[in-house]
Amino acid sequence: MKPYILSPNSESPLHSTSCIDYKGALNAAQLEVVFAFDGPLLVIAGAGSGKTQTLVYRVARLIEQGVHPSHILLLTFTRRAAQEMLQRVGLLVGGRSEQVRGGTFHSVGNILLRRYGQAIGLDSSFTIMDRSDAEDVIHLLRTEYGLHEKKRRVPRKNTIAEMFSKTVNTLRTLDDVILDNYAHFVELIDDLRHLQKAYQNYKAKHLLVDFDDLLVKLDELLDSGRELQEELSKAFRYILVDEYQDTNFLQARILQKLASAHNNIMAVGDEAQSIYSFRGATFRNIMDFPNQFPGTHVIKLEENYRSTQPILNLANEVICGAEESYGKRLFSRRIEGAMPVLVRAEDENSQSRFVAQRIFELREEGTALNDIAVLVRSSYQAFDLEIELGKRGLPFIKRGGMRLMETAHVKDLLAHLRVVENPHDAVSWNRILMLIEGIGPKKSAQIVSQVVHEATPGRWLVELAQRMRSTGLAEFAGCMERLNEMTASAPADLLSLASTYYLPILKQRYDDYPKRIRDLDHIQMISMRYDLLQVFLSDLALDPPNESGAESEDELVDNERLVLSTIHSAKGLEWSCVFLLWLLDGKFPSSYSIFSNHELEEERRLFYVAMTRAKHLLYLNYPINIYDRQAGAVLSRPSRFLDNVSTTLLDSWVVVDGITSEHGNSDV
DNA sequence: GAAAAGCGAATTTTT
DNA sequence: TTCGCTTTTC
Repeated sequence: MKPYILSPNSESPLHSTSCIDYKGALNAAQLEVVFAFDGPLLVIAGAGSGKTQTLVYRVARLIEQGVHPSHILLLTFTRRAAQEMLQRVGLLVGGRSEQVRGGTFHSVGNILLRRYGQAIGLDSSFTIMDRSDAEDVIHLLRTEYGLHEKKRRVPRKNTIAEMFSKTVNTLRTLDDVILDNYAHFVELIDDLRHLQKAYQNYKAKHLLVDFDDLLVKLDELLDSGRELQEELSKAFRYILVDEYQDTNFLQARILQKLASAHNNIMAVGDEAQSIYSFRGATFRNIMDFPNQFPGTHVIKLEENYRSTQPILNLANEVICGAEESYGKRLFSRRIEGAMPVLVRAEDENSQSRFVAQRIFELREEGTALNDIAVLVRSSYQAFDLEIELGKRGLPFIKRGGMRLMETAHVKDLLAHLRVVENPHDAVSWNRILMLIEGIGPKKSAQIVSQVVHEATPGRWLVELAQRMRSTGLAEFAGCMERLNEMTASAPADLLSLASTYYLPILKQRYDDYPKRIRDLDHIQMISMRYDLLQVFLSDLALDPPNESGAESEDELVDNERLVLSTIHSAKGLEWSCVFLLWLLDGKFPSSYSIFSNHELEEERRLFYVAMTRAKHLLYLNYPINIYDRQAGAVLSRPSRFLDNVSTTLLDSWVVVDGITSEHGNSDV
């Protein structure tokens, strides 16, 4: 086996023979990262500073140096990011890149737990629950526990799920979380503690694992024995973590354990772009990294290759109001460029018309639609624009917001496969049974409690249906029996069988069924890529397709489309021209956040992320005279983040609506 | 007693 | 457009 270690004594890498042109592709700071020696390394990478490029070359360099690709672990925020990076590594070092381990913390958790889970008593056939499954379980348990009868004011199921998730991701007790973040529910603390226990028991009993469990149990696994921790740590001799500012305490702890045998850990991130604290992420991780990993070498990447200087000036100005940072200031060699523009519109629709019109003009001028994006704080803020774009025939794709995997019809269909894979999966049984005419919560609970223990659920259900004289149940039982007979078949075949059964129910339940059927067809398409049901289901949970069937990539692959996205989903991406909507104080920052300093800080960072997506043109739009129920007032002021920004950094336009709905702009 | 239908309210961001 | 609660129906 070849040596792994890049020793300080080895020949200077820049002079060694190499097929890769590092010097032509990277600047000095980036080269320093790529050729850094072993040990902890923290890269503070400003927006657009070529962070991905640097990571790609670092991985390529490690491989070229003789590190076996399978000993490299690349942790990213989404699985897609990992795939894209490894593809680029492939261009440099060829097929070897395929052996690099890559993915999210959750997907790594999934894989390791399937393989080594027995060590902590976890059966490898567990089913991964997404957030809405978790909420279903909580709803079930809450009703069973009778919380509603005991108390007047009861938190909603998604609030409860949020509390539970926060305890896990911030490594705090439920009591602390409630006291700090949900003080108004303090009187329910005993009930909630009880509910949390019940939730954990329920999951254990039915072989269910939620997103948080993938991390918790991975952490547990790493603690289960010294040999195992060492084995796993040695399996990943080089660990690279992207988007480190959006990891949480639990993930940091996992990393320490994974790196324990070698300390070869490299984290890349930007504290100014930390925008996932609602998920338990904290930029404290990136600030404290040098303390957690003594001897850390810190390298900053400050040169921006994306945006023009006028855009960076505005972004720098906004972010320097932040409280704590590594104090970097982005600069670009593209000094020239259009000023960012603050655009005021009379109302929401006027804002939409301006944006649609401007996009139209940009296209006429030769900008590709692919190179334009409209970003919003929350996905519903784009609804009006979607209609406007539709009217004008401008094709777009929407990212973020309503997720395909969480739509009722997709969950319904997949539930049928989930019980085939894991007959203990009580949430899915419940979901399926409730679809049947004449079966409600009570009957369903009764059936579920028995069916999970049956060796041949299909057979058992057939008999039950006869006893109950339920034709609906009989039909389902027949379907189930056939599914049970063909468990070894391809996921696509199982899915078509389940669809045949489910489609009549879908048509009966939803008036808009044609649209929903297209979604199901899309899932069917995806299923054809898989041989194993378990892998198919896990992948759908961990890496959900975010496009509905109507807009699936395969059909429109060569069509140019504009991107409509939430800022969160735009992370890491870039466009020539970016429109930001609803830059109205009370919407951005949202009026929910203005009472808490750290939430306000997060909104500021979010704004920063949004602005730094733009390469050449940046439009900041806001409508006026908007009534906001939350604030109980009419909003008309631009975002407070622009309050102290010098007028020399920003042009101002006012949209004037004519009767013909043409826009006119004039300087203010 | 349980299921289905009906009505009013609220609505961030996502692995 | 879904969620939670109430009323009506079986």
